[in-house]
Amino acid sequence: MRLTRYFLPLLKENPAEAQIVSHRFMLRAGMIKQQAAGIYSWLPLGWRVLRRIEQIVHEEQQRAGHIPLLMPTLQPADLWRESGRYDDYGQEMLRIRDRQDREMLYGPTNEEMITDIFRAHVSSYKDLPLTLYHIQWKFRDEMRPRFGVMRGREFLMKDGYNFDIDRDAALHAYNRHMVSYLRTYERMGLTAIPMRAASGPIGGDNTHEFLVLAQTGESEVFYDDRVTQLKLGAREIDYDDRTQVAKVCEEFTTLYARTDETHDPALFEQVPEAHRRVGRGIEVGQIFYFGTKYSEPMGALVTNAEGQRVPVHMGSHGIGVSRLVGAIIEASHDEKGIVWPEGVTPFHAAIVNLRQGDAASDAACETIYAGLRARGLDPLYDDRDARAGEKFAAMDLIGLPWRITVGPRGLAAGKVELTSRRSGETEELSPEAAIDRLAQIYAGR
RNA sequence: CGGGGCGUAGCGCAGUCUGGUAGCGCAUCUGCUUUGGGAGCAGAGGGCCGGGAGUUCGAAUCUCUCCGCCCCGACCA
Repeated sequence: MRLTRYFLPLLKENPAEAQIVSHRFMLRAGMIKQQAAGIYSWLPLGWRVLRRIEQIVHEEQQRAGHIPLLMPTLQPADLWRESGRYDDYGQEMLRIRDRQDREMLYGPTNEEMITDIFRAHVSSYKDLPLTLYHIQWKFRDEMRPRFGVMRGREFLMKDGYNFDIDRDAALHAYNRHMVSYLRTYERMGLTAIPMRAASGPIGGDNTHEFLVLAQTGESEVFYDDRVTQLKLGAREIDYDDRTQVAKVCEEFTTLYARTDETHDPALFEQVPEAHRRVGRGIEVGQIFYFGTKYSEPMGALVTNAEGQRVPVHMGSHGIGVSRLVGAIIEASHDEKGIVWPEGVTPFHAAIVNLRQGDAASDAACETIYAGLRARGLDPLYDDRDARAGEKFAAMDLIGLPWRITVGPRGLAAGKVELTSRRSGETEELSPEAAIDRLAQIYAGR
């Protein structure tokens, strides 16, 4: 993309309403525009990041064997009366009437609807296990939205629902989700720690939240700092292998890690003092096993091998897709702006032409631009007729992980510069070598 | 929902107390000069001062009333 043909409305000054880093940078980098309290337009740059996160979530869900579909944002109230949650949910649920005066709601979650789909079409244990998920906009009418997309009212969320014949099978689904989530967050460059959590309005007795450590987090967290060293890495996971999946979960959930809701000071005391940490975290996902809480009242029954009709065992699992955009920024930025991890960056690299209009500089930039695209990369070429400082500041703000700087000075020696946004380190290379290096960096991503 | 604050140009703000017909910086546009970390000079455009109703000869400014937004708290992915 050429910057002169793009839409990237940068702000030099901090908008007054933004209090935390991610909100400030998202506004300044032209990623979002607020349209009402807790409701945002996603401008092109923000939209790109959102899409990349969404894509990673899709890939990892499908790798785990989960099946995508799409349910609507608006739901009939009657469905929620069946589970009893129409009254339980309270003012946080946005209620709407259509022109026929039918009661509707803008979905805050989809347990009822997915159960309705399930009961209409599945009646035998032979169709299990089944996990369906979607990525859809949700609405929760928070009393006080804040922190930009971190706590908006409208938000994009992946929510998935597993259906299993019994508790053991459903607990495997729970574990499978935990592992797939760990891999999802790692691909985004995040360390998200699974912590034993309280269940809230979803219900259920088994639940973990995934927390990204950040000072601006909404939850106080207590943990053994050795959990932050755990990595899934490149290991092969067979998501159907109950033993292997359970082992991975054990590995990640044995060390002490809890939010204030479930914190147990006596247990925490047993963590060696040198490893004991208290901090704050941003919740970026949660998984639940809740058994037959919805299937029983809503009549989601299957016939088991013994010929009996039994309520299906369920769990649900969510990843806050739009919230992750903010969380990643909270976890990865400096005073100049955002520092995108390679996995979610809106563009793979910036090309900064220091002397727009200079024949040699223009030609070198065009070569690099075409070369990167030929390698399947998506560069942002700053082809504005602007000064060096302005271009550097803009690219630092929007946080692309790599920058190729092209100017007459370097070109006299046949070199351009490749700079890491994260470390600031610069390497002088020929244009061809710079293209190769970036292709290597992104190989397999 | 309790407490506090704010709404004036695209963004950040002054002007409001003490009424006299709107200003600064950045951004934008034009020209010239500059050109490796947010340039300089000269000029230009852009506002029903959140909406409505009052008071007044006269309202951004005073009064009433809506609306919107932000912060702290309680709540929440």
